[in-house]
Amino acid sequence: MTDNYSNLEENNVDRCEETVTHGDKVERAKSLLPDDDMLFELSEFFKLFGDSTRIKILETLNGSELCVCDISAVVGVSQSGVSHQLRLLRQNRLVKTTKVGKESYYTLDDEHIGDIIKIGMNHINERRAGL
Amino acid sequence: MTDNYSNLEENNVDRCEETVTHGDKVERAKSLLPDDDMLFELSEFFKLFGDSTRIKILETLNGSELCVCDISAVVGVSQSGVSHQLRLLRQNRLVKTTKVGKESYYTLDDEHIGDIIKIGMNHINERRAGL
DNA sequence: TGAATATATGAACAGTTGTTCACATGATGA
DNA sequence: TCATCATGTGAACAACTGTTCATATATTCA
Repeated sequence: MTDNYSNLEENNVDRCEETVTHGDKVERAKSLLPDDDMLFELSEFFKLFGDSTRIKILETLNGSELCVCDISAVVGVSQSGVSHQLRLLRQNRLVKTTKVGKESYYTLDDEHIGDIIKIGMNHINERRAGL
Repeated sequence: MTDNYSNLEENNVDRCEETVTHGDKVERAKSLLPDDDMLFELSEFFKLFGDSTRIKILETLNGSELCVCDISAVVGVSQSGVSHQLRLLRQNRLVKTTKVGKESYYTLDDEHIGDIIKIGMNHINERRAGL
């Protein structure tokens, strides 16, 4: 990522391209920003909540321990589809699994997940109320 | 969405398809699940956090008020690209804008956003520590 | 052992999404 | 008014993603 804006020098003209309108604010904002790795991982993390099948699975497991077949029944998605999504959630440590016989029981693997979904619901309820 | 599982009757066989392994657990989990509209809106909401450009924008605006050009400089994405993403965020009430002359100044429009991102960072830091 | 069952997974495909390019709009100031 | 500038947006395209289908793996039980 090349930085076209670092060479500000003293000519802080009021132009947007090549130089910057508010160089000091930009520099300050940049310095406050988490590093690129963190930002990337954050977006990957939230991506997991950004699909209605997965969020159904997460909400379903928030309070219940269920096998794949039951999850499939609850969220109304094929066993295969659920299994693919569970793999994603597993790989990202959002859920964990315990094998009992033929069945795999899934639970949440993170105490933050319920919190995050709750805040999201608050946002949506407030937005609904504000209309 | 047709429900293949509601017709449980008394034949609660231990089979996954057509009937359900643990019908009572499934019914309970279903009843605890928020309605489909809420789940859909939740996933749409979190989708906004699931892109590294947008999360950079949100984190940038978390504490600063900046014009489009400056945001573009901070996050390292073209003005047009930023503008498209800002529209999405605006339409979903995550940011709001104030016009001053030619410039549009953006700020966060929701006190939950910082909280959500903070929890996400906690998750990632803990996951990093746990490796 | 062999049939039945639960889960996992690779490949393929359709639908979605982020970026870029070109241009429109609207404001400023000479 | 005209040139310049900041921002907004439609169209197009490449890359990504979620689902389905077919099949593999692994466990149970007769």
